[in-house]
Amino acid sequence: MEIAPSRKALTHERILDTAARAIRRAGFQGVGVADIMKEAGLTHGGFYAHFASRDALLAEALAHAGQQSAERIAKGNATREARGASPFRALIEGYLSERHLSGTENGCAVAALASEMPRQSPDVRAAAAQRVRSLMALVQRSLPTGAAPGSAAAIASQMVGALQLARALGDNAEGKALLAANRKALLAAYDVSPPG
Amino acid sequence: MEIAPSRKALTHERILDTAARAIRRAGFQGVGVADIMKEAGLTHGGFYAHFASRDALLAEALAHAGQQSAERIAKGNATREARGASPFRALIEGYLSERHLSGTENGCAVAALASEMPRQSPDVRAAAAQRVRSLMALVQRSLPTGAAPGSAAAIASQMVGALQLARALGDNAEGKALLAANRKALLAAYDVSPPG
DNA sequence: TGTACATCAGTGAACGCGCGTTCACTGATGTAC
DNA sequence: TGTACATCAGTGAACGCGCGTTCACTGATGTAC
Repeated sequence: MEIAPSRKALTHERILDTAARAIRRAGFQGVGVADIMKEAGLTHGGFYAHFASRDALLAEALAHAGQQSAERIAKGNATREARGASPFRALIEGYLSERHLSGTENGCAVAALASEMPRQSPDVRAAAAQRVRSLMALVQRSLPTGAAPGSAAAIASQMVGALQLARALGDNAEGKALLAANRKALLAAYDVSPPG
Repeated sequence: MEIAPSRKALTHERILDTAARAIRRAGFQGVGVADIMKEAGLTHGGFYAHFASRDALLAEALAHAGQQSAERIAKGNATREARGASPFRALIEGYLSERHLSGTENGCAVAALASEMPRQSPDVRAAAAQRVRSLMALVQRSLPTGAAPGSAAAIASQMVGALQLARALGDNAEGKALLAANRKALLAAYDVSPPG
């Protein structure tokens, strides 16, 4: 019931922040305990005072990455909506932006990690499923009430797939063209507002 | 210019076949040289008589996986088209089938590996970009002539994303429902044939 | 306020293990005459 | 057809390295009186 977070809690948060970025940058299998601790300014020995295992860190870090990303998305949407974009257009233009294409480390955890998710431990898989549900809920909230059921699932799938295929093609004209094609198709199919 | 493949060429093919399945099952980072060789019935020492490095194997195996998968898709499509489905419906019903959901090891290499692709060596990345282009071309061929430019990119993105999100949710009712929602949305938006 | 002690966060060396890669060797296959 | 030799595919031990995890310790912080 303490108000001020303890020194340990602050360190814990710092490790999580670091790990949440690292898993998106390097993948679940690409991050090591020692790497994370070093990047957080610590030595690796102290790790097990904070987490039961590497797997426990991955699960917590994935949830943390989802929060970081959701905050960013909300902030970007607010800006675009203030400029007159519909909630759906704001979401699509932010998610399928060139900034998101090149900003894997700070972007959507699902897009950064989707194909690795089924291969993780049960704890991490559970956190991953939550991330997917949370993304679909985010999409659902941007749709007009009365949208066809299942639309959010279809739209979320396309958003994630688009970002991944674009990144696989590369952060170049080819990848950007694929993103643009997806923006266009999604807005034509689901948006109600006039182009901003 | 020999007609019959040499003993070495046969072994090479067997290693590739094994590796092409292993990378889809376990991911690029999840397969080791020794694992692959053992699964192919060999000892690990002989590996470097066949491949310059682990990375060289990954690149070749990815291309190989694409071929395996393309053959499967073509076969499935032929069956469904013989039953009266349009080329597009045949593609969607095969790709977004429950069989594909649970058959990662023999399925589309892009869906199995997309989020790991940007983190690979240049050789593997080049092979990955080819796989993405090849998938988009496959979709393009299933569309009626005169489809909007960019449709194939948007559809391929949704197909890949749908399979990945469904797998992240799990091979259960939730994952299957997500697949079904995507089938429905794609067929409603792009298919011209009556429901089979 | 000051001293003595307990608690606690973080350090750094060490562990066992599995990895990618190398290499001397073996035994089978193919070639020359 | 048979023998002698060269070639070649695959074997298995060994290497250096980095990983996840453990643990005895240190130095700072907090508490008791």
